[in-house]
Amino acid sequence: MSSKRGRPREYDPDRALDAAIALFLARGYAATTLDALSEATGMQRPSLYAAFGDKRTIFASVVRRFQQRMSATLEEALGQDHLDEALSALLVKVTDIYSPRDGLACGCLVFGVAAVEAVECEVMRATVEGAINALDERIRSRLARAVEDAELPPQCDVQTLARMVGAAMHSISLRARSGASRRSLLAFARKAVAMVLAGARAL
Amino acid sequence: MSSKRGRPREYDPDRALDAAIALFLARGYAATTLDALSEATGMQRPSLYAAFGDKRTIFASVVRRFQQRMSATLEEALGQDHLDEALSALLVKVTDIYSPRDGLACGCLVFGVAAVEAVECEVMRATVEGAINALDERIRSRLARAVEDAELPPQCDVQTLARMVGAAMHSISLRARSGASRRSLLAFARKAVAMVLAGARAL
DNA sequence: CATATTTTATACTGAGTCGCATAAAATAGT
DNA sequence: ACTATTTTATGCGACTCAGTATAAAATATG
Repeated sequence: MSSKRGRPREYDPDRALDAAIALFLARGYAATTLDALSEATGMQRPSLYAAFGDKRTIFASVVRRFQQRMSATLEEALGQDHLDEALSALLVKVTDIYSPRDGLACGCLVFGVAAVEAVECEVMRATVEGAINALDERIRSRLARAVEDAELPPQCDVQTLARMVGAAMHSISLRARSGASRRSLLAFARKAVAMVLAGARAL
Repeated sequence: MSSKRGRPREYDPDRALDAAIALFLARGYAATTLDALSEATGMQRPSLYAAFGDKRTIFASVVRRFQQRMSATLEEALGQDHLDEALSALLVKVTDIYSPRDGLACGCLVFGVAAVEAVECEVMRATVEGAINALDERIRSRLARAVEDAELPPQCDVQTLARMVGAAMHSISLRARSGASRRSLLAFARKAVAMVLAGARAL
């Protein structure tokens, strides 16, 4: 029904993109060859091209899928009732995603890999900028709700607080790429939340 | 005296490395070709090879030079008498280095460029890990001095505080790569210092 | 001036890499 | 069974890149 006629495709587009995420995470954009993508996804190069376009477009699709996953995680975590639970859930879940999973593949695809291309590629620059700002803004709005809920004092600087939480996530991504263990990253994540909250309530 | 005999070299090794820093910052490691390095440094490829070795070794030398500059900046800033001056000087100077300079070239070469290679290259992984930990530790020792100077309460968690300052630097590097202006980065840098200090004194 | 030494300049090679062209395979409709 | 359609499989051509061989240029020494 979905497929009209012709030879049925042997690959699952979403699975292929997931494999591509892992590969780009491990090697970066420029060092990832179409041959490697072909092997990792199980798709032949012409199938890759037909499904996703050229290398740039493939990477754009891969980044989009990665961002969708991160957005879902973000919304789920920040939906918690209490602020400390929400921020803790956010950093813990994100740390879990950034940490080494069965082998390699660590850090954030946007903050760690796409950011390298951002200087010379305007599209990537806008993508990274958008991701950073959207994350900041989403956290800020959650902090603003906490102010309304009287969990934070009204005069606290939710903008900067949100950016510090974002900074903690940027840092966790970087530390994950440098080989930090999930244990140590989780420990830092929890302490970072506690410290930001302490700073917010101190004013 | 320094050069025995033979044709005198027409390039300055340090100037060449500086040009290479700018190029690697703009394009990343993998996308930087020896031709581009040759043009940027004014050295022919065989001269590059004779002076610094192959591409990997060139990059290692470039990273070393970048790190020396960052270390000098770090020591200079943290030498300030008062903690708030020291941390402010640190983040402001680092932000200045990370910000776009006449054209492109932004962010930290280690946190932004070398980190991409870290997952698959053990040498780079160790380099990035070492840079992150050395930075954290240097800030931590400065915070410990501040505790001795009674600028901070004795029970505060200097380890985590130091990592948050490091996180702010990681974030500034990333935001610089995504196109953030020097003005906005400096504003964030100052607020981040104020927030960390507020959190430290809150306990 | 002749020779040894060091650097610069040119050009080559061998190994990838990307994108696509072409052919084969597999399925739906008639 | 035959045709149309979609995907897979193989391979090619143009190009780029890294590293190096070879020749030319420039300087010190004797």
